[in-house]
Amino acid sequence: MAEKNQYKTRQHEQLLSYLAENPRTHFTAADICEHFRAGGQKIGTATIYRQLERLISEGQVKKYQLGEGESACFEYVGDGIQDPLCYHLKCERCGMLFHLQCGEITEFERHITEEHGFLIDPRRTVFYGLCEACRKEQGI
Amino acid sequence: MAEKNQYKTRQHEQLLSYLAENPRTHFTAADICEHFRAGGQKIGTATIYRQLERLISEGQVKKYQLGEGESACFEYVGDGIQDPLCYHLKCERCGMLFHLQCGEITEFERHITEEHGFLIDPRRTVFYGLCEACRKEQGI
DNA sequence: TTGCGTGCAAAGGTTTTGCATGGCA
DNA sequence: TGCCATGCAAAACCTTTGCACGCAA
Repeated sequence: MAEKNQYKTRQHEQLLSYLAENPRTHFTAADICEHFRAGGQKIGTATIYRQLERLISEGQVKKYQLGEGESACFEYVGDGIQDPLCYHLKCERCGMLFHLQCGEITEFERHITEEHGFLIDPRRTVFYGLCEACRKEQGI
Repeated sequence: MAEKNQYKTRQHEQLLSYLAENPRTHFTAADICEHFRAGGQKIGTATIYRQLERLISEGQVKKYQLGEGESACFEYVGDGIQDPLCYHLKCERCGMLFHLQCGEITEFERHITEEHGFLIDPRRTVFYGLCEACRKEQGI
């Protein structure tokens, strides 16, 4: 969104490339740090956070606060033109995260907006519950 | 849920009473600490957290992680028999929290369960977005 | 040269944990 | 007496910030 006087740096390029090569994938800041540290191209933690902040404000990356006590997750979404925003389902038992691409939810959003006056933001909304596999294991 | 060998202590009684007297109210751990500190009946921070953990596992209290960077909120829900479980709507702009009592959502839950295999847990699911007042102020 | 970006280390805030003591049953 | 609960302080954790230096333009 905002394009100021911003420099191209090794760190910026590498971070963006790494995220862009892994769309629909969630990374924590620690994940990213570790990736570059292991690859011998270390990027400082503060820089990771500052670059992520920049990419978020540009709209290229989304930030999700998924679980209590868990660190935030970052996901590359590019220009956001190709993919509609999707919701997340998080299994409370196994911790797995699912992407929900569903037409039905549009109807539900409209209902909430029109009847309850509330405009839902998919980027921060996470449905918690039990995934199919865990339900079967628990016989629910 | 789990009833082990647990003692009745001043701290346990006072914390439970305080929460039960304020149903449908969200407290942070710091709120609770401050309440008792100000009342001259101090309860240590660690004890607050440990008692909350106990009440949560008993099902008397729910924990919500509402905002990124914000501390967790705790809410008394009693035995959960009198009130149907409700969802929460949290406004990202003004921070206000709303309770959503809505029949439509039942339909949506069923869809998610049947078509996507995921069983939603209302107690931990929070919808983020913009409330009616904030939408009007922003002209959205 | 200008000023944004980087990295380190330190600070910030919330929650957890170790350990000795205290209190219920 | 036996065991759980408490409280303090320290640790753990994630994220932000201050500051001097580095580097893009």
